[in-house]
Amino acid sequence: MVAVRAGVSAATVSLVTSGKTAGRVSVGNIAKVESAIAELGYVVDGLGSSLAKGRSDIVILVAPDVSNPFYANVIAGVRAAIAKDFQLLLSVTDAGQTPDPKDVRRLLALRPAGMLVDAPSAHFLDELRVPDPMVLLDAVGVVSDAPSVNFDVAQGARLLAEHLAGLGHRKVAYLDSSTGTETFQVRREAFGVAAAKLGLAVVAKSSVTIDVGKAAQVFAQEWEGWQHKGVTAVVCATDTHAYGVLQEARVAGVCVPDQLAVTGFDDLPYSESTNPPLTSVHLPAFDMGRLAGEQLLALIAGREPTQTHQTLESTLVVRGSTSPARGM
Amino acid sequence: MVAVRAGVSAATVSLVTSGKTAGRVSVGNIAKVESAIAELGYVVDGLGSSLAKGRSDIVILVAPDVSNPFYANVIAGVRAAIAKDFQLLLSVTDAGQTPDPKDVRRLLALRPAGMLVDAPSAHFLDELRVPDPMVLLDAVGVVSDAPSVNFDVAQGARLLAEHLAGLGHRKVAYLDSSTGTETFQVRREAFGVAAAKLGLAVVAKSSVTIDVGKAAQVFAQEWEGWQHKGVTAVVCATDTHAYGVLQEARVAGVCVPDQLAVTGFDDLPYSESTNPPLTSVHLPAFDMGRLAGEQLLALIAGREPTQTHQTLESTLVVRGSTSPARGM
DNA sequence: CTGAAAGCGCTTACAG
DNA sequence: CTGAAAGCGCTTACAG
Repeated sequence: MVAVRAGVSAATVSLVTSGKTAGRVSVGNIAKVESAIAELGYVVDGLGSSLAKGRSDIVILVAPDVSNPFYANVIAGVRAAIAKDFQLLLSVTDAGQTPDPKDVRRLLALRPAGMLVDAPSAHFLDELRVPDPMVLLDAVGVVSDAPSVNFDVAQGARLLAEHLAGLGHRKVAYLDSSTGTETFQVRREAFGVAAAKLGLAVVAKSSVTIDVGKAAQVFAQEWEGWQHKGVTAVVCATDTHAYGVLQEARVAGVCVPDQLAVTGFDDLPYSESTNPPLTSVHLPAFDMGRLAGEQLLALIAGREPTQTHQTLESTLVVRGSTSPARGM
Repeated sequence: MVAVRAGVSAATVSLVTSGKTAGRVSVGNIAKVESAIAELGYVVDGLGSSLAKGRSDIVILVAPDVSNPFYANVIAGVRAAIAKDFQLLLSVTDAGQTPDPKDVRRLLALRPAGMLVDAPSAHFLDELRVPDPMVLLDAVGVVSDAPSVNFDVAQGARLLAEHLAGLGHRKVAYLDSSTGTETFQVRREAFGVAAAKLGLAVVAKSSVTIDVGKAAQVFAQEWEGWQHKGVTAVVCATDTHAYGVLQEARVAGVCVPDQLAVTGFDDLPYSESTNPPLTSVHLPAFDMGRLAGEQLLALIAGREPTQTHQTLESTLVVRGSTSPARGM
């Protein structure tokens, strides 16, 4: 420990670097140690420190697809909460893959201070013996003792149904995501229930992976049939699906929103600048990240989390892709 | 060390877990240790191990914006190269920000086995006393002793100029990125030089940050002027810029590609499914990640890297957004 | 082939 | 307020 020479003692340095000087180190020594640190450009070795303390200052975030623009905001929120005290390690999987529990076990060997898991599968949580301080994000329908922060997507789905019904739509098609995640089931069912009450009928359903091109293909195939059924709006499970629909609608000469309304979920950054701009259910990704980060901080500090399960309201952002239906 | 009990010895276990049994441990003991490990579900503690060895098995990737879809492929490539031996830690910054050298120094305290830096600024590299095994990615125009893997963007720019000239275009506008990264300078200059030789004049230039909406605004403002100057093609520094142009062109009733050709750089995944699909210079992001990962592996192993500076060819992907210019 | 020992760089009770 | 000591979980020469 280099700072020893420059200063006076050995363990004292540790007290200083960890900020535990309160009534344990004299002001004179604090000053000496601090200037020595500055001169030598000393940085506490994370390895030795972590080993002694029994855990590192790393927080691991496991997410199904870090490259999805949606997660950028979640990550930013998490950082806002924890960056001061911890380092954020992203568990990177190949695009769209859920992480292998084996990989995560390797990560666990780093003795992370805590773990954040976004959109966990039940299988994933089973495999993993729940590591101690852990908070779940976007874990609708997952049973677990860990605290969680979720979106109230059902609320957004209801707002969407009201908006479309209010515009005079009577028959819609639902373009779902074919990935099995629970949240999509909730989106679909909540929309269906709310729509039924409002006299809005879901007369057609289709599903496809979260991919602009694939969604466009599905729309190209289905549109004629949907049209015959009197569909005046397409409700998409994600904005990405909606991009495909918007794109293909243009190719097919279908005018949005006059002839067809299109909506999404997620309110991705691109949705402001599609043509027309996309009406979408906004999910507060940044807040979700921040709250989950704060919960984790509380757990790490040994405090009980304020609320074990938090739900964030979703809102509807109305843009140009929806408008009064024909024949209203 | 739990496995001690179950097995026979203490240090022997270490030999087994690290695979250094060759002529040092009897087959019998290997078997005993292995079954003990299996029974106890033992995983080598990364902290203790790293401390003893002097470095961790973490590789840090520093990139300006992890959420950019372009990096998803770089990351995948890096993983493909190193995942077997190392864990990949992404240094996350707030979107678009270059990482703070102070943050990186904190990361360095983790004693990473190596470091990968994408699109480093000169300032960043100065601040940081170059950590030992380090490989640079996409570091055109940066002076450094560290090995690097780059794209030959100039090549792509030349192909682009040839393509446009071949289609009969004579006057183009160049929509540049206003972020200072060197690669954009190279793209612009290489295109300019090649274009000049082919009788293709860059009659207008504009620049804006990498943002669909902003690029759309710029196009909306400039288009009339460009049109007066006889512009029949817009060359964009990134696909993201081109998305904005495509979008706004549609709003303005400008027909792409008949009235106006549009091109990009990067060949992002979305570029296949824009309307029309975007002609773009393809940069092999996955390969860049993989090669950089392999170079780093070599450095870590103490081998000299095969080539200190590697350059990957870029290619031109021609799609629907370019076609013969009017009056050709 | 195998075990006892020292040491990686820190932190945290514990005496003084 | 301060220092000497033990220990975090591993690995790596070093004797046997």
